[in-house]
Amino acid sequence: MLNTLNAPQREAVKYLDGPLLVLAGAGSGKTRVITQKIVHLIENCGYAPKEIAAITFTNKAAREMQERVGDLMRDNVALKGKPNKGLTIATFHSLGLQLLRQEATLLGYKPQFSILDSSDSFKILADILATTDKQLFKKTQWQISSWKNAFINPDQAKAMADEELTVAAAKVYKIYQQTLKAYQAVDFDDLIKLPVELFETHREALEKWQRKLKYLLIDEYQDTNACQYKLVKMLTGVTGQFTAVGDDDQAIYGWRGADVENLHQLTEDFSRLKVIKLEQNYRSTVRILRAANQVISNNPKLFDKKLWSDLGTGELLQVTAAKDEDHEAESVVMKILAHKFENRTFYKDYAILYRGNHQARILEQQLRNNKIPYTISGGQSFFDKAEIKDLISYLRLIANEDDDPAFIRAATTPKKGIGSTTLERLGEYASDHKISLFSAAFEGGFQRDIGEKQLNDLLTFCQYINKLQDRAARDPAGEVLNDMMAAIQYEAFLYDSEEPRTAEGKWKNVIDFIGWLSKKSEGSTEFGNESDGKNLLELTQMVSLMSMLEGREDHEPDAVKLSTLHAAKGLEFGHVFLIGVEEGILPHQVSIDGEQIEEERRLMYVGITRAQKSLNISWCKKRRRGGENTACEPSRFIAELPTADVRHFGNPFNQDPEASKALGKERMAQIKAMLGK
DNA sequence: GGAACTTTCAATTAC
DNA sequence: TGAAAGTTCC
Repeated sequence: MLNTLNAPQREAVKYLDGPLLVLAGAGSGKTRVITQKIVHLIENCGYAPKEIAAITFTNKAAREMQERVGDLMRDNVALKGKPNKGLTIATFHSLGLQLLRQEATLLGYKPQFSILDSSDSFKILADILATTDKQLFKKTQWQISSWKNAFINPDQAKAMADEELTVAAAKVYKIYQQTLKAYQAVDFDDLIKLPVELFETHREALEKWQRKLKYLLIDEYQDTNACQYKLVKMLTGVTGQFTAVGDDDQAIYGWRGADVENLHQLTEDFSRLKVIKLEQNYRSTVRILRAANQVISNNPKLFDKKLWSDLGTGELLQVTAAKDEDHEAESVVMKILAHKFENRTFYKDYAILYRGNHQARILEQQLRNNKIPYTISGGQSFFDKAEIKDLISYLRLIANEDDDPAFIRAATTPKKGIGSTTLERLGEYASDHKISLFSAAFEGGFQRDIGEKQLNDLLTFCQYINKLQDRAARDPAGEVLNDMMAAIQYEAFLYDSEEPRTAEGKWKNVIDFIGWLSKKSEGSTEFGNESDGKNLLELTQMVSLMSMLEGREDHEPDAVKLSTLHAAKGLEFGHVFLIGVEEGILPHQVSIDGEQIEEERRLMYVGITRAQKSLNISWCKKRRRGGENTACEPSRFIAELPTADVRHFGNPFNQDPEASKALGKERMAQIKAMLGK
């Protein structure tokens, strides 16, 4: 098995004498190192699968790793038939969840606590702040999140706050935490922060987990924030048995608290730290790699490393100046069609990458017009859909009836005679007596205050939830959920409030979701499936952490990939189109103003290094902005590309706009004619 | 006057 | 996609 690795990769897999940092450049096979190391630990080093945890940042990465470990173990004669049951391959957030679920009582939570998404916490903040200033909520939410990521509690925040806005935010932070506790709920950041808090205050819990997890592997280490680093440090304890894999040049999450310095910090905190560099790239052509290296060389270096490739020189990079964004989208789509036609490739060999989600819209249109299949990643697609959130609110309420945000949503969707007045009274009583909405409904003090019909409807709802709770503990998830959807007449509700076509689509989502949930709850006999046979309550918590439901499909469809640069990290494509490479977009204006060009440059680097065979970069000469057309400048990163490896199209310097326009038209006509044949 | 609807316009990045 | 502005109807 180890023979399929190159020398440094093999060294990284075999090294077990202490803490190890693997500096893995883009496309250098870091996932291979992690997966092979897991198998090596089990096969040759006497580790039991349940003593090993691999931590990633996205569900997608976790899933992929799981599959690859499963494949490796299946192929391995010595391990044949030995299931990797108990092996933890999870995101930071789901590991935190797992931990918290088991130790919740130590922190004063019940194990069925709820997980709030950012819109729930947004609403809570709106209540606390009692203004309508949206900007203020957003700022406060961001501030609280950064405090949590830096492991700063409300009192410390208060002590540190020096300006008016932060002082106010610190106060809100405290109330916010109390509210969450009352709801028996945690937010995303708490999933990391609370375990650290737990370990600081409960030594025995820490020791228990240190004994349980004997070897840790951490992926994308450059993306860890202070809190996550603390968690890793605590779990690995004094033995320092871990492998961290990262690349400082691909650190693109500084804005959510990630700190590249954590890479450097490792060398300080673990004096015995061994560092191995993976510098051979197995993905891109020499030209693409040279461009990537050249661009990133404009950033100060944390660790010196130079990627190289022996995959051949490859084609010139293309830089295209488009007239405007419509023209850009059209030209990208035409190029894909022509290229696919000429090279007999698949749609899935192409990716279009951009800085902001909104940039996808115009491309979607263009792709649809040309009947090209596409998939979009990035954004929070499936679980943010209203119909799914409706369903989840019921699930959350079944698991935890004190979850007030879920209560409000479930009680009012679909409408069941519980109106705003009833909820207001209920809310008043609940906050006066410091109990949840659900419990308040059963209190005599509240009941006396409200009309007979209103009370009746409210109690019918609450009792129905109680009934569901009973059934959830006994019956198969799919059955319970299907009965529930029938009982609340959700399908009819959709058709009442939507166009038939949208309603149909939404109902299908609901059916898909229930089907997926019940499959998960039954569990499968598949190798190393993290979600084997979970009950409905456990599933509910797990679901809150997922961002996408894709990947349940075994085969990726043959479709062009649209993705933000952030969401594209870790992926690779034969042919990449990088669009909107303009000053103000990449680098983004906010980053220019905040003088955070380096992270934007790394984003550019990530984009370039996604490409295997060809790379097309485009920018628009003008762009609609604020109703008016504004002139745009090509990104400074374009100037940083090695001139010998780049060919320019579209007369970027506007010397003769008419001529370039004619040329563009001619080329477009050629492509269209060719496709017509 | 205001609720309910349609249209327009702008847009960081995400677990 | 989602919020703000504009439009219609009671």
